[in-house]
Amino acid sequence: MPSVTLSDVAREAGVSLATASRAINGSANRTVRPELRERVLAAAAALHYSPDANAQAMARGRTTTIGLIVHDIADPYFSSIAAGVTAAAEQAGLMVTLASTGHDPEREIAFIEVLQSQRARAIVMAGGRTDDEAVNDRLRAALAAYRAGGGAVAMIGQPLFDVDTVVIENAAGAADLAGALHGAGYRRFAALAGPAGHLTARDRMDGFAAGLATHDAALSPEHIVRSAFTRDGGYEGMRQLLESGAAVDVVFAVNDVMAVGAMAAARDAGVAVGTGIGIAGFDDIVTLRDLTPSLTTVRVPLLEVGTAATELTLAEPALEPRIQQVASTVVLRDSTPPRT
Amino acid sequence: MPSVTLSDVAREAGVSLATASRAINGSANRTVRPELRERVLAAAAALHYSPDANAQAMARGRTTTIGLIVHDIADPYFSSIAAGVTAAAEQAGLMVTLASTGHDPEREIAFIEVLQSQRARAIVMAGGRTDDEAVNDRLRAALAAYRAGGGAVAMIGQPLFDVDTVVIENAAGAADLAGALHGAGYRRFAALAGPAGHLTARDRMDGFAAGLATHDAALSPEHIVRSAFTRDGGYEGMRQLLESGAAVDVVFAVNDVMAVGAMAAARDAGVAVGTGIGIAGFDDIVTLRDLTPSLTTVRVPLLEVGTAATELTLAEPALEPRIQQVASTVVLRDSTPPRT
DNA sequence: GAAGGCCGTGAAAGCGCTTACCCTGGTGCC
DNA sequence: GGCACCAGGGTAAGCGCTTTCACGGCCTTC
Repeated sequence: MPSVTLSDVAREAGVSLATASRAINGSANRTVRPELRERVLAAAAALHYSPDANAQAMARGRTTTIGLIVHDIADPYFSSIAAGVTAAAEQAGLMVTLASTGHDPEREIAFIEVLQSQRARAIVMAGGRTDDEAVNDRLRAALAAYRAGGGAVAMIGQPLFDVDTVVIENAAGAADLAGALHGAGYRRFAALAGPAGHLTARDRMDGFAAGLATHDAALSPEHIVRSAFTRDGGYEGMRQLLESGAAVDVVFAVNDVMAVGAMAAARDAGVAVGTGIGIAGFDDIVTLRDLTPSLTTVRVPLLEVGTAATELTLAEPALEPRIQQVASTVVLRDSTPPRT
Repeated sequence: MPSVTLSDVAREAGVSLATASRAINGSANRTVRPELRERVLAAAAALHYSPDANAQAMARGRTTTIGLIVHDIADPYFSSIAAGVTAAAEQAGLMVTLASTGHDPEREIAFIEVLQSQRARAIVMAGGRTDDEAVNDRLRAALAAYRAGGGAVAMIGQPLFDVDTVVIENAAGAADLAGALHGAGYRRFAALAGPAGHLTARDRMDGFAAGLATHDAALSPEHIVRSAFTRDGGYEGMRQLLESGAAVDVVFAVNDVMAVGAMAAARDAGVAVGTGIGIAGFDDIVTLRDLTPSLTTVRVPLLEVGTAATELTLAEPALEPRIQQVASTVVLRDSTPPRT
């Protein structure tokens, strides 16, 4: 790997190292005579010079990297956010380093430390937090250490830590959904609430219940079933619900993939989705828009969430942590037809 | 950002820089007395020392980064591959730098150059190539330059360049699918063939046609419609096909998302998918497994594809480019019920 | 016509590490 | 008891850049 260095270029062009550097990168308060610059650029091209980003980072004292930490990059929720982040990063001339933690908080912390070593300019963290205060504290500490080193952080989800956060309006969206379903004539509600400690799931549940309350409707506790935040969790939860024989018009699943599982469970149980029982989700995952019946859900503009978070980290640091709300909108579709 | 450096740690521990380094990273042929090592580690912990990865990269002459270039990270095809790559990378103690090019070859090339600057250990490139030899040449040149600098490259898709490649058995899988459909009683075939220059689409089409040929069936040219490699492309192609009034039993879409669009178009035209017309896709995208009717497709183990590609780049470099086949398997589902 | 600026260039000092290379004191062996 | 050896520690030379600083020429400016 006889990598060609800037000194090679300088020698080739017959100038000093300093001049070569200035010619290639342009310098703040030093200019290079055009003729010389040409010579340097020609030499660089001739030698196929490729600047060493590590060396530059080291000399300049800052990198061009931002980190993105997600639970599972294969999950369409996170991959949409990732698309937003990569787009915004490219816009800003940065590279993004991706970490997929598989929902393991320990790995989240480990990745924060690696990104700190990398001296990444910023970290964007997506994915619901839990209410386990022990790990939250360690995460907080890791983030604090990172920020102490001059790094910016933006979270996506709940404003749980003292950092800039893009907040998805989980509660408001779920409340709107409850209202819309009530308006469509639904009266007997059930919910697939996701796992107990999951904050996003909790927010959506709380919002849904609150939305029902404003319409004098209610969600009785025996109609709330807890299961994993996944497709299979949705399937299992729905199975239990149907098995219990609960009298229910419509089921709210706290995310789309759970709703998909629920739809499958209903079908397997011989219950028609839509006409027989309504099902609604949350997120409006793009690849899921062609389900039959099409799924009522709450749209979250995930791409914009990703870009917004990235831009937050790149903005001037503020004294107070910034909270950026992202509105979610109800999308009524065939899985919850109007009920007469 | 008064970042604490190794010298700070050394001073704090009362040892030399070299010893501190050896204590923290362990050295090849030097051991540090346990007592001293403890002292260094304690000092490091006390000062919240975080090694500078850039400096390490520079001193060691190699980084711990691998690059991943995909067309669109929000596409489930690529995000599944990305999941495989991140998993394999973490296994190997590497970080992955993600680039999403939006199908733009120019940006692919630009990203290769950036990754070369970063001195990334390896690059994994996923996504169908085109047959535009002008850009292919430039891409080849960029890759050659990168490899000349000691970088490893693995491609996912067609063995188009002289690099290690994980080849997805597009043709064989499509041929198997054709056979399976024929076996299920289908006789009149049509295909949504994707765009003209798209190699993956072409391979799948060729395989499908070849598979049909072995069964003395054929795909007449007027039953081949070309449209974008996307959901909307599938919709549009199917619309055209139905509008043409072609007498067809089953439609093969060259990927799952096109098949989804085709299903939607059929529904919108009042044609029942499955009983009325069969539809089959390719890829077996996970989030699409709960469509109704469930989609017949060819499963590609995308996660393994990602890990395999990563491992190829990390293996000892070979003289000859390695080709690793990944088998695809037909999955018959309800969208193509047996035809009597 | 001399003093002061300014501009373009080069020499050299780092940036934070790793790793030859060198040195010292202790051990084992004849 | 002397020698070779070795383990463990320190010194210092880079890695490939950026940037400060010093320097010389040339243009202004009284």
